[in-house]
Amino acid sequence: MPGEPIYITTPIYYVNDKPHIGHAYSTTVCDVYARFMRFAGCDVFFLTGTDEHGIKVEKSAKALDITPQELADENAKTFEDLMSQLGFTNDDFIRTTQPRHVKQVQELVKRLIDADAVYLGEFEGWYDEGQEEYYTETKAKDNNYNSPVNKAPLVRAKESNYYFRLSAFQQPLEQLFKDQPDFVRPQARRNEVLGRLREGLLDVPISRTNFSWGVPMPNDPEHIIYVWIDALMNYVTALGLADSDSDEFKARSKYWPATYHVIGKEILWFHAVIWPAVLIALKLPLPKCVYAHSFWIREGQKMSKTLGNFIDLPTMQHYIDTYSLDMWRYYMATQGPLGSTDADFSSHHFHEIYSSDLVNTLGNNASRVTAMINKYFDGKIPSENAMQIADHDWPAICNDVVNTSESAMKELDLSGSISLAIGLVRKIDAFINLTEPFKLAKDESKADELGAILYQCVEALRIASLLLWPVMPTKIEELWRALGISIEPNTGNLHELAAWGGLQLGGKVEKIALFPRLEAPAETQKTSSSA
RNA sequence: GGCGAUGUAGCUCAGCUGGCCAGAGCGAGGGAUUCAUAAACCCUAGGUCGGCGGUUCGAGUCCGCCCAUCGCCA
Repeated sequence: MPGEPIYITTPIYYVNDKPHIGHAYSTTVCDVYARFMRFAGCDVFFLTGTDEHGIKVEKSAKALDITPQELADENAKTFEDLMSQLGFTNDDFIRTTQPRHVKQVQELVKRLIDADAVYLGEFEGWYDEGQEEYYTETKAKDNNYNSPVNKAPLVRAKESNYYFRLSAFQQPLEQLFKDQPDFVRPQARRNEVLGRLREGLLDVPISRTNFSWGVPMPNDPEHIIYVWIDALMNYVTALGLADSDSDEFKARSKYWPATYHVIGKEILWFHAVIWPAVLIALKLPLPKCVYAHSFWIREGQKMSKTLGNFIDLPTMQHYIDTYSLDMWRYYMATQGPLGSTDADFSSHHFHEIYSSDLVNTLGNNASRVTAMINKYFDGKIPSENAMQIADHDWPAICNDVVNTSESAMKELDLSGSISLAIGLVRKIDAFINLTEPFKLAKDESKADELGAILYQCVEALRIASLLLWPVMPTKIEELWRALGISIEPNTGNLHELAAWGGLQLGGKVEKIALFPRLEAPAETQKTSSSA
């Protein structure tokens, strides 16, 4: 029986860019959350996809002498490959060139026109063709009338555009931020939006006439809908919200409004202000939270085209091949920039986290527990003998960890949730050090106590593993096999499984080494971004 | 130039409304031990809590100024 509907989205990725760690990160955050919530019995819909329109794609295609659609097809493929390479469990992959999307964008824009939220206006200003945006006179002047991004000269352009009446939504937006203090997270990002909101809102153009690769305005096909409006709408078109006859609407409309829109901080304004205003105009419910994460930097430096130091697909693959996909995910989830400051990706730090958390803690604990059961009980799970050892109320301890870890995950505090689970493993280690089962094993009269201790260790380890599955599914499933249990997380039975006593007397346990110890990386590791 | 922030042990950071608040984790050094993947465990950081000046009986913890870093905006 499916539970509470949950809808989490990544940004849709622009096909003019090459996939890199930023795309992988946003998607990993969503994937860990989605897996956890499904396991916890929620009815999760997890969406990602590609943004394929706009003048940049049109130009790139022209330079390659192919059609924009061909370019989009080719590059969308690389993003879809990324999704499968990293084992993501997205429920759909939306592409803005798909008919289902185009059709609904036109319908939604039509509704905006009908609601008088969109009008035809005229604009003249300094236009940056690379960025597809106009600059104010002062900003243009500050940059000597060149693009601050690619230094190309700005163009004096005049066009009649359709405008979205953003200025009319000042009050409703202020109300939104008051009523839903968690609408934008983290807090620092919310403050930025509030600051800009105080400066007042101007209407924004939503159409262009200087290119053709996009969705035409329904009432005026000479005008192409601005790529950002087109892109934002993916979150509802994937659910069929603007096509109530569609199968998608029937199956998916229950997921709206979104639980989380996970985005990067560079697109905060569109998601925190323009998007809710559009939704208000459309009389659609508003998302619960726009979560804007920060960026990865690399070895202390920003990643940039000029430095050519992006963590690209080959570099990511190098780490995955060396340390396992699960470690990659663990690093993303526990060390990533979910907060308001950027996070550093360094090969040294990556190795340290691998060694301290996975090899020395999780791997070693699984190893020592399974080894002792093999050595002292012939690999058969011993009886707990209804004994409580050293004042350790394991059922209560585990229950508390499960609850707090799940709460943290609901708040999208991935590292908090995961470190609680790892903390439980550390508690098992401490318990072993305290009770010294390896000494009791030398005294046959202590067999009952020894059995109780080892049962509690392996059972607590099993419960910790449930919480770690969303971030490290492959390794945890390997652990489950070694513990002789079979678990199907897609059945959403986390809470049943997390109850104390799941491991049965006499079950067969194999000794396991989950994470091999690895050599530290060379001093100045330069991975293969030049490849 | 305007508005947020941030600046605490090598690294990452906890420290709410001022008085055992000078801390945690990781790393590093040393020790003891073996159930375990040279792992877990124990001990070790004397750090001007960015700088200067104030308020106070008493300030990372409040106020002012300065310096540095960063974000958003213009």
